[in-house]
Amino acid sequence: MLTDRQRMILSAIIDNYIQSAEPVGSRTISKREGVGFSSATIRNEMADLEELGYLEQPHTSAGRVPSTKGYRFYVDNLIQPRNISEKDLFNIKQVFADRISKMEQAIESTASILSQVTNYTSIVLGPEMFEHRLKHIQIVPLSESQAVAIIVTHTGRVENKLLDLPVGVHPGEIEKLVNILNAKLVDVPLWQLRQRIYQEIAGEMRRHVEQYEEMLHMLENSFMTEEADRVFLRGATKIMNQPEFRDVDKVKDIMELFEQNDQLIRLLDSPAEGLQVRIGQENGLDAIKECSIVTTPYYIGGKAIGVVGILGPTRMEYDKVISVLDYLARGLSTMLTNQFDKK
Amino acid sequence: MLTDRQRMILSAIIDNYIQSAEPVGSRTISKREGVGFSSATIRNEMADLEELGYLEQPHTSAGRVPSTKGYRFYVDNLIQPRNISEKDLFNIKQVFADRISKMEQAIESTASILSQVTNYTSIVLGPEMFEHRLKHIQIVPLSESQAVAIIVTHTGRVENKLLDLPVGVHPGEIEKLVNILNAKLVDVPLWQLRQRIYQEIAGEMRRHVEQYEEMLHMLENSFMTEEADRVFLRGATKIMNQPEFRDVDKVKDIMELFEQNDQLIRLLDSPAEGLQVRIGQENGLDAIKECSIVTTPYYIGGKAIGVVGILGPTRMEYDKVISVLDYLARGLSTMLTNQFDKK
DNA sequence: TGTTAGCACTCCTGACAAACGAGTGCTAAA
DNA sequence: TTTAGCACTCGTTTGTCAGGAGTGCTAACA
Repeated sequence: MLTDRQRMILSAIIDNYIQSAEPVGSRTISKREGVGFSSATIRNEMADLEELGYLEQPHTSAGRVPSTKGYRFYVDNLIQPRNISEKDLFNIKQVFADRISKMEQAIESTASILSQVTNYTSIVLGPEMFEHRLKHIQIVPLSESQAVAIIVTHTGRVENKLLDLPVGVHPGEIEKLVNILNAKLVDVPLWQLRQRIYQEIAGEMRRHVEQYEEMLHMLENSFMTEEADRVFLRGATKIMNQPEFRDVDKVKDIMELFEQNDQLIRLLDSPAEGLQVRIGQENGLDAIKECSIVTTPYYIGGKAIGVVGILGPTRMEYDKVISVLDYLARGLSTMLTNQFDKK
Repeated sequence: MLTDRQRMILSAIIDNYIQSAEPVGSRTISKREGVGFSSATIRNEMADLEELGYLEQPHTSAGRVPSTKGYRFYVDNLIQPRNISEKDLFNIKQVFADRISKMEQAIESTASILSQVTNYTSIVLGPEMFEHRLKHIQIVPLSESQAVAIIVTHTGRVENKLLDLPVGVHPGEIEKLVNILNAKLVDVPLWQLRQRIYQEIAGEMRRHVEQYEEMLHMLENSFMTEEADRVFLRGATKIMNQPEFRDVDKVKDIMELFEQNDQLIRLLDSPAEGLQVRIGQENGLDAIKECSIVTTPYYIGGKAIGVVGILGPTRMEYDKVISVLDYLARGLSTMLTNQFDKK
C-alpha cells in the first residue's frame, strides 16, 4: 500500500520526531543521510502521507507530526529491533544474577530496572494470587473473636487476612482444622482451594471438628485476596521529563491514574498474547491519550502468569523499549521457571 | 512586640493570601469588614511589617505576601481554632465507626480521610515494628535451603522475611525451635526479642536443638524488619491543584520526594512532642521549600507510637488543618488504645 | 514521467512599544 | 494620628511588526 520510499520517509519522520519532539519539516528529512531527494520531493510525499492519514500538521506552516495511524504503521512494519547497549545489558543481567528467592522481589526488581533503563514509567503485574500453590496455612487467634489467617505460597508469598471467629470456638478446634488443611491441601493452587475443601475435606472435618460449618464459612473469606498489591509501578515521575508533558493538568491526570491500582491492572491485563503496543487513544483512557503502553507477558513453565509494561509518551523510543521489554520478560520467565516451576 | 493593629492587619493579610494566592494590597485590607482604616494607614503599617520581616513584596508595585516569619507568627499567635464543618465531622466519625481490627487498616483509613477532608497530601507514619508485641511466630520451609519466617503481632500485623536455613538442618529441629519461641516469647515487644533470646532461650535451645548457633543467627535476620512500609501517603496529587504549583519542575521534585519512603519517615519522625508546624524552608528539603508540614503524634495508652501529618503549600489553611489533625489524632489514639492497649 | 528549483504564501514566534492598572511611598492637611 | 491626594513604579496585557520555518504549486529539467 505504501511505496518503499514512503515507508522510508515515514520512518525517517517518526525517528526524527521521537528524537526531537518537534514537528519535522521536509528539509530536515531531505538532509538526512541516505535520503537522496530534495525537500520538494519529500514535500510531495509528505502531502500524500498526510492525505493517507499517517501524518498530521499542527498548522499550515509547521512540519509534520505522526498520527496514531502513523505510529501504528511504524510499530507494525517499520521498526527494526535495536540492540541493547552494553551498559543496559550489564545492568539488567545484574538483576538476574542476584539470587532472588521471593517471586515478589524478582518482579519488583524487574520493574525497577525496566524504568531505569528505558527512562519511562514501568508497570508490572504480578501473578494473580490464585495461581500460587499453597505451601502452608496458619490461623493465629488475636482475641476471643478474631484471628489472622496466614497463607504461605510456594513462591514465598505471605498473604494474610483478618477473620471473625465463630462464637465460642475452642482453640483446639482451630488447630485441628489447620492440621487437616495442611495435611490435605499442600501444593493445591489457591483457586482450587474452595472446591477441594468442599469435596475432600468437608467429610473429615465434620467428623473431627466442631462448628465446622461456621469454620468453613470463615475460611472462604480468607481465600479472597486483594488484587491491589499485584501492581508494581516504578518511575512514575519520569513522564515529567518529556517536553509534551510540561503541563501540570496533563501530569495530574496521569498521576491520579497511577494512584488507582485497579485501573492499572485493567490496563495491563489484556486477553491478547505476546508483545503488545497500544498507542494514544487506543488505550481508551483519557488521561493517557498522549501516551503509549507496551506490554508483554512473562511465563512460568510456559504458562503466562503476569505482565510487564512500559508507559511513555506516544513519542516513545519504541525500538528500544520493545527490545528491552522482550529481553527482560524472557529473562524473568527463565528465572521464575527455574525457581518455581513444579518439578 | 507587634501592636494589636499590626497583628490584626497581618492576620487579615495572611487570611486573604491563603484564600486568594495573590499578593494582597492595602486597599483590599482597608475594605475588609471590621477594618476601620483607610488604605493609606494600612499602607504605613504594611511598610512597617515588611521592615520587621513579616511580609515581603514580590516587586515594588505589587501587594504584600507573608514571609516565613510572617507565617510563623500567624501560626504561633494569631490562629484561632476553627470548628470542623458538620460534613467533615460526619465523614471522620464514619471512619472510627467502622470496626477496624487491624492497626494498619485504621492508620490507612486515617490517612485517606485526612487527605480527603483537607484537600492536601496526608502522610501517616505507622508504629515502628519494634513497638509491636509478638503474638505468634512461625517458620515455613520453602525448600531445602530456604524458609519464610512469619511474625504475627498483637496488632494483627503480619510481617514476613525470607531466611536461609543452615545447611542440613532437620525440619523437626525447626519445629522445636518455633515451639520454644512461641512458648517463651509471646507478648514480648519485638525490640526485646534479640536480647531475650540470648538471655532466656539460648540455654534451652542448646539442650534441645541441633545447630542452635546457626539457627540463632538466622533468626536475628528475621527480626530486622523493613521500615519502608510504615508510611502511608494519600492524595499525593492534591498539591497540583494549588496555583503556585502549576510548574512541572516544582511538582516533579515533590513527587520524587514522595517516592522515597525513607525521606518521608525522616520528615515526620521528629523528636519534638505535640502538634508541630514546619513552614517552608524550615523543613530543610529543597523540594518542599514552598510547602508546610503539620504533624502530630498519636498514642496508645499514653505512649506516642506514630505520627499523622499534612503536607500542603505554605499558603495552607492552617486553622482548618490544625483542627482536623488534632481531632483525628485524638480519635485514632482513643480507638487504638481501646483496641490494642495491654490490659 | 519523476524530480527539483523557485517562489508566493501561511502562520507561528519573539521582540518591542504602548497602554493599563494595581499598588506603593510620600506629603500635606484635617 | 489619620487620611486624601498624587506622582511614581513596575508587571501585565495588547498590538504591531519582522523573521523564519515550512508549505503548496508551478514550471522546467533529465
